[in-house]
Amino acid sequence: MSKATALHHDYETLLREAGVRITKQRQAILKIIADAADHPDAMEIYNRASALDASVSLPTVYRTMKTLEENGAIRRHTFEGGPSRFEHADSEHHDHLIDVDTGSVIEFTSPKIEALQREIAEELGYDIIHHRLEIYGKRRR
Amino acid sequence: MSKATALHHDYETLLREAGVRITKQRQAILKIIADAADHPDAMEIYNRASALDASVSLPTVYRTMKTLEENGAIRRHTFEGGPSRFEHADSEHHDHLIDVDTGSVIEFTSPKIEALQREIAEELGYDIIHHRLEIYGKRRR
DNA sequence: AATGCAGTTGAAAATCACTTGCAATTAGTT
DNA sequence: AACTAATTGCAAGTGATTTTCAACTGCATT
Repeated sequence: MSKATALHHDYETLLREAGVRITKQRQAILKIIADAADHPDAMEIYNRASALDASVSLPTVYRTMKTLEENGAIRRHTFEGGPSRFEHADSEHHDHLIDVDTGSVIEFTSPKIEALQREIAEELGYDIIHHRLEIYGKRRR
Repeated sequence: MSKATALHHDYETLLREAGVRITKQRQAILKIIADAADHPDAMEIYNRASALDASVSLPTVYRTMKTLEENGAIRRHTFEGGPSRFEHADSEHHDHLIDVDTGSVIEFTSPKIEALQREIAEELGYDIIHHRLEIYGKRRR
């Protein structure tokens, strides 16, 4: 009994339960998202999904990303300069280290930093809605 | 002998020394930037500078921002959704708390968070080029 | 002060990342 | 199978920013 990944990413069921119709275009996009181990942008998702179903269009990718985001299934990130990039939302919160040379993204978490942020917001009289911490770095050699 | 602000923001001299010509359009833009206590975007800078010199155009605002950024005089921030916003680069590094209701920006620093970030990058084998930490919050009432 | 010319300008067009309008199509109920 | 509202692709529209290009202008040099 294999268990390739810890999570199933059953976006189809999730969307269906939210009253969203599962079209063949969305099936292709959903599969790409579910299988993605990286943080692809819309164009990249469009390219990958087109290979599964040539009828997928870029507007549909954007519309599907929006729907998934509204249903809490994915998270959107806008790193410096570039277009929005997406990732599953089911993992616990984490921040990102972006390799400025390759654009690849490494995830990390720091409970200490999280706690310090809450302290800071507290002192300034604010409730945190969300935050983003991005470290842009170069691999040491 | 008055000393209104701690820093002079003498962008004109800085640019001149970098071999950049000081046109009347740039003088107007530079004055707006030097006097700005907030984080205006290009359109806002254009509006303010137009009052000083009607011949300033939006492309020139963008070109001047780019030149200032390349010379390390200003910093560009792209907060969620909105356009780039600019601020002087001479102050010490700080992070931002953005009021999601008003769009206003509060600056803060946390040496502890900075230190933790260095530790994290270190562990991952990276040298930090720069980073950004933004907290999006609502004022507590 | 006049000259020369590379740097700079504004206007218009181009680009980039999305978003929207709309007529045709289709998923999913009845 | 019939129905109908959700969804689609295409084309056009946005908003932010950049580029093209011919005209103009700092400013170093006569």
